[in-house]
Amino acid sequence: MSDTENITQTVHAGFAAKLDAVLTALEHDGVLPADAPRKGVTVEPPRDPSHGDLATNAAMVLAKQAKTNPRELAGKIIEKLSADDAVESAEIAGPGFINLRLGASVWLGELHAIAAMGEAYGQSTMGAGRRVNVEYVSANPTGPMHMGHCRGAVVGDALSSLLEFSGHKVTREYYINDAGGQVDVLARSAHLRYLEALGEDIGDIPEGLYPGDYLKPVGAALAKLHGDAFKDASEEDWLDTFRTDAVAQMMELIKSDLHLLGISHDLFSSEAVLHAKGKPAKAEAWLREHDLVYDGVLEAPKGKAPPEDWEPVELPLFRSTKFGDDQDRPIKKSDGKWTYFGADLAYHMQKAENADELIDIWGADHAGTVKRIKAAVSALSEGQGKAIPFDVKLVQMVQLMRDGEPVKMSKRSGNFITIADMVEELGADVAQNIIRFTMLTRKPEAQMEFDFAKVVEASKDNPVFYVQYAHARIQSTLRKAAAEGFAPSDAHLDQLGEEELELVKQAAQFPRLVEAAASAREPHRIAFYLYDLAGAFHAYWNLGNDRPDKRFIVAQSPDLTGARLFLALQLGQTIANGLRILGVEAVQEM
RNA sequence: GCGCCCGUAGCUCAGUUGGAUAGAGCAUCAGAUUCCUAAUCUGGGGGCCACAGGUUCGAAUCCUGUCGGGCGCACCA
Repeated sequence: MSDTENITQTVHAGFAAKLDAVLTALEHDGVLPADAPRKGVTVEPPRDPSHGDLATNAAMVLAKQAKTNPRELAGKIIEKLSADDAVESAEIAGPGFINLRLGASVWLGELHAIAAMGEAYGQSTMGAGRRVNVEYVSANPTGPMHMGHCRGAVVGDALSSLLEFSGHKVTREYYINDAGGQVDVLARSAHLRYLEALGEDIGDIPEGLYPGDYLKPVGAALAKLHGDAFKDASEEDWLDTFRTDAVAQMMELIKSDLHLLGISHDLFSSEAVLHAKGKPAKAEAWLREHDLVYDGVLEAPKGKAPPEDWEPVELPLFRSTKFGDDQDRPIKKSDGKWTYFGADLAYHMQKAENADELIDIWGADHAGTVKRIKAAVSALSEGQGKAIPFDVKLVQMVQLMRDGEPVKMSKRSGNFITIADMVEELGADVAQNIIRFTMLTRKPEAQMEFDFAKVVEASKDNPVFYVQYAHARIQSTLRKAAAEGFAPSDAHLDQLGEEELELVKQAAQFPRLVEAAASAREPHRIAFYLYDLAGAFHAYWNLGNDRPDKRFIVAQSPDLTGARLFLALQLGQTIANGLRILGVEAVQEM
């Protein structure tokens, strides 16, 4: 096992270590001053492959410290680097880049590594088992999931997988906002549907209640459960029960919607339970102890005209300005109840109990509250004397388009496109793949358009099929080869030529790319990488159109065929591993 | 008025945490199918990286400002 690890390390991270050793040697030689800072020195594949396999900027970064010019220093570095067997050539380019070309054996070794590691290829220990809590979706439990929730759900889920793949211990958490006014509205809306189920004519749904038909089954279920016990009862008699029951059913609905996208959380945390356990009060006590909460008066809202009913009131305020917020924030309302922020603050303290690191995935419409919650976690870190890294990833809005026109969605009118609708429209078997890949082929912090026309009939132009097709082609080739009596074999890998090695080199980027994507918390990089890798594969495949000697199966050359099939197998494995992170199926045929 | 995000080809978007001549798909033009899946491939045209300064060996990337688009600016959730 450690052998294969060393092999994968060798190609990228491994060369960084080698360069480091060379620089240290140059320090001993007096070329570089002792302990010269090496910040900014990188070893990475150059953008333009014709420059070589790896490039380093070391000479340019360190020339000043060495009191020489970059190209001269580069010469000295190369002198030492060339001693390495794996280095086929090393040359100075441009202003002082050092371009390295590695021997074929290095890349063939990588192919062995993929084979040896299989599904684990690309995994890393970067996370060192750190416990990361990723909270995502957390949609209000008042209705089904709609397309507006989709992006955060997919990004959060893929990010979780990515972090797991990179050696973190991830908890996928959903915060159920079941304590605010909106769930009372839900309970009242459900009561109306309950009356309807009992045969009453309820007419139009009154303004301020949720009008959606999805509450009809809830009303029916409540009627079945309670009979007419609450038919003429006053609201205080049924509100608690109906709220609990309705929320429970909404959560079932939401879970099944999420399941359609292949998403399931490890932990559902209830705001109501948080309150029942007295967590906000404990948080307040702790914060007051640390002089982070005080009783004070809020300033009137600036900018636009202040609300007419605004008046100064003394409230318990959290000192979020101390941690970069624009204003201190109330944790309780004037009626003594907790604000949403007060509860959320306690909730983050709760999450931090069982995690080393917190990540929240929020919609852009919550951007305004990022500073205060970051302040809260900073305060917690400071108070506890241990840093709790905390990141809020804002996922920008998705503009749904149909026939070139924006689709308007309004929850209040009940006019919105649900995930379930979308899945039905796309087809249950492919919807998860299409939606996930589409959402992941752009960076989350930029607004995106989701065009139904393009995505629905996308069987041609959708990138997800392009990548899946590459995988399917590989599988079909392996099947066909098996039928003709050929099997993948690493016995004659030396027969692989330049074009094949190029494919290996691209696949070999995968571990490095996974780490980069994980540390940047950017799962979309995986999607783009897979697209490129698939493109390289398709291009290679088509060489076989004009040149039968470039096909995977060359009947008269069994050794070469075995080697090519081995290559195909490992490419397929790499694509499958990437798709697994994204939660997209690696299909066997199309 | 303030805060956050964004501005890259006609359109949709990448750009490896600051690297070399700025990339892909769609669209457009010209080609490839007696061949393991053409859901594929090859090539052409198309750019003031919104604009102006700054930082340095080097900027689409970092800083400041301007313009443009989005989201938000209760004791709501």
